Amino acid sequence: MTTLSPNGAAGVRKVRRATMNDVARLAGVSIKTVSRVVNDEAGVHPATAERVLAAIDQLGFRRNLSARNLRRGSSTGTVGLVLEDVGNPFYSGVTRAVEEVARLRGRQVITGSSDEDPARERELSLEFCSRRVDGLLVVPAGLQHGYLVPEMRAGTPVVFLDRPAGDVVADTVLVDNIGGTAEAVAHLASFGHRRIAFLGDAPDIFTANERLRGYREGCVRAGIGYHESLVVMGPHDEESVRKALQGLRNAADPATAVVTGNNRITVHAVRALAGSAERPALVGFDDFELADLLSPPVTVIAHDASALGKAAADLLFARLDGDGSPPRRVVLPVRLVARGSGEVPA
Amino acid sequence: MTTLSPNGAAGVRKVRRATMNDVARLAGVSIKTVSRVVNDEAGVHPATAERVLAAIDQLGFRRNLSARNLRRGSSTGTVGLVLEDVGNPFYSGVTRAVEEVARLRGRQVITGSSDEDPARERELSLEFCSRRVDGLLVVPAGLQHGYLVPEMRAGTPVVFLDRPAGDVVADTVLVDNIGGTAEAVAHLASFGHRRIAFLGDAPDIFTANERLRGYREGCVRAGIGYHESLVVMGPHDEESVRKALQGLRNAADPATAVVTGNNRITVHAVRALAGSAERPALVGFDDFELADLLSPPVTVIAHDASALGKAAADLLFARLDGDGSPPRRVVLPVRLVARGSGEVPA
DNA sequence: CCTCCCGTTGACAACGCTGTCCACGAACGT
DNA sequence: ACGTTCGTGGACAGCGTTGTCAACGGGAGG
Repeated sequence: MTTLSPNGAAGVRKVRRATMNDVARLAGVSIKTVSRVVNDEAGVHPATAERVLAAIDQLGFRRNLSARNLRRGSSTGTVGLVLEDVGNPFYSGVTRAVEEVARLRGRQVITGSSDEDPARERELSLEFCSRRVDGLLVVPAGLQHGYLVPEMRAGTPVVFLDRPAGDVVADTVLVDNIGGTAEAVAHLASFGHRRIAFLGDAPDIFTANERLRGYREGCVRAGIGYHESLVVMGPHDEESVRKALQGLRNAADPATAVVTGNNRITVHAVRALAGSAERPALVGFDDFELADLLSPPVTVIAHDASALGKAAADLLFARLDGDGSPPRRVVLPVRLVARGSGEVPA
Repeated sequence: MTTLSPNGAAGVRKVRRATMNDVARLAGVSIKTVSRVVNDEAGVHPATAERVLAAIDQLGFRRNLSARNLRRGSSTGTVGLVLEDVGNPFYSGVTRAVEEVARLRGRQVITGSSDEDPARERELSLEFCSRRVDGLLVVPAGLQHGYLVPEMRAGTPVVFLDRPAGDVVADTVLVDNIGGTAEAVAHLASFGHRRIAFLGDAPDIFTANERLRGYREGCVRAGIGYHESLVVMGPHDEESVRKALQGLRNAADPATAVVTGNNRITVHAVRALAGSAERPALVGFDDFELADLLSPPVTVIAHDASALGKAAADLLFARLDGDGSPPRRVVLPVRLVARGSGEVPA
């Protein structure tokens, strides 16, 4: 059991970190030989290597990657991931998948949450570039990404995920927002619903807007028409979702079904509707844990956070491996998982 | 709309990143002056600064933080966070909280998931140290942390969270595992339950073991005694949890109530019990989203992932600010949130 | 008119590491 | 005996940045 002063200062004095020089001196060899040992280079006598390793151990030496990367000029072994909020299960799934791919490629992941703030997204991205990440994965919060052009030109590949970049043509991985929402509407319409509402996030968010388009297309295709009055965009906390639902249900010609635009809104809606009789049918975009165990179980448009993260990371690493083909746009499929809440009597 | 070859190579040739030298040459000043401008140092003529900024913009210069950190020898502006799995909502909550504190202190967070593998935990931690993170937050996967002693001695503060370190005395932030589980048992006993089972994670995981101890204490204190046959440790996937529950319910003297040891197990248990008649009462350790909307709503021992992350990060930054007091062990309180599943008829 | 000082700028070294190139001694072939 | 090769080790430069210190020019003060 080892005890030492908690901020690392052993006893009184702050110990300077050992460098290769210190190791070399202790082992009685040159610094280059230490470097050879540390990097498993050939051409070091076993006995010498032994002495060096002992010195390394004794001094607690650990090579400084900043210096190494600077000198070698190559990879820093990191990729940056800018997303909206790691706390959101959807994005934490993405993070995990990216981490996994990065691990296989021997890279570390640096993450940052933009909180849907374009300035913060920019700040994080550029900070990561200053750290010379090998590549950047960005869930755009804003619509302008020209600031990334110098970085991309300088050789930092960038892949946008979940949403496209505003004013840059670059690799992008999306999910089929339009198709998914349209399918949700079709599903509800097939059970006879004709007053189907849409409850989406702020319309300046790409996915929210796309899903609204999908909703609209779905309505038109189902022959039930598109009614402005059945759309509410923007609510994102429990209270506002509750109010929006109230409005939709108390209207003269009330909605009999609701499509919600993302996992947060769906959960808030489920909570708002809990316990009330005569609940409208519900289909939510994004799957979420326990959706199958609620009563009624919630029908959703499911798509895989892991798949999104993996696809984006794979694309990024392909670029790092030298893939110079034109920018790609990957659209991942979604699938409707019918669980019951989308069929409630019309 | 800007288009360029996706891996950054504009056109044909790979462009070298601009350095301060390039900027200096273009602006017709010395490199030191560029450094002054970039660092907002006083004593640069406005007109000169203007020229420099224009050059920076034209070249898309972004200073190399590796070089900066190397030269300054001080902070790299990063903290490392090693946890079990960012994909687990509990840990993603922790991550978010740490990120938040770090943001306020102008630091970036590097994360890595150990997957409960001690070797991976060690690998990640040391990798982070090589990157010269300013501090390290670790959710221990293993029991041996001597490998961190040189790092701590070299001045890298380390804070363990959720679980204590094995063989190092260091700052630690825990939740009240024992008290919480004991309270769960007391709660169940107060409704008349006398055959209360415990379903926990692998016993070599600290929290699992602590919670088992709490369960035992709770049983003894409630006067219902501790029965080995009512304890199952280890199941962590849906199938094994289902089997364990079956065993407990089909026994000669079946369990009428179950305490589950963490959020994953609780969710698996809820799923396993869904739809079956004569469900045992249930109290789960860890709160989870939608627990209140299940039927019956699930009673839990709640503790805040954010609070845990924040407390640990606060402690770490205090150390970074020079706090040299003896290692602290913080135990965060838990609270029983009664929702109904803990009262089902005995 | 000369000195002094201040505002502005630059030359230079060094952070810790690795790539290049060379030196040394031993073992080999002729 | 000699040159040659191989195995081993070291000297040195330089990655991009910043801290130190000094130089330069012009205005104020004597």
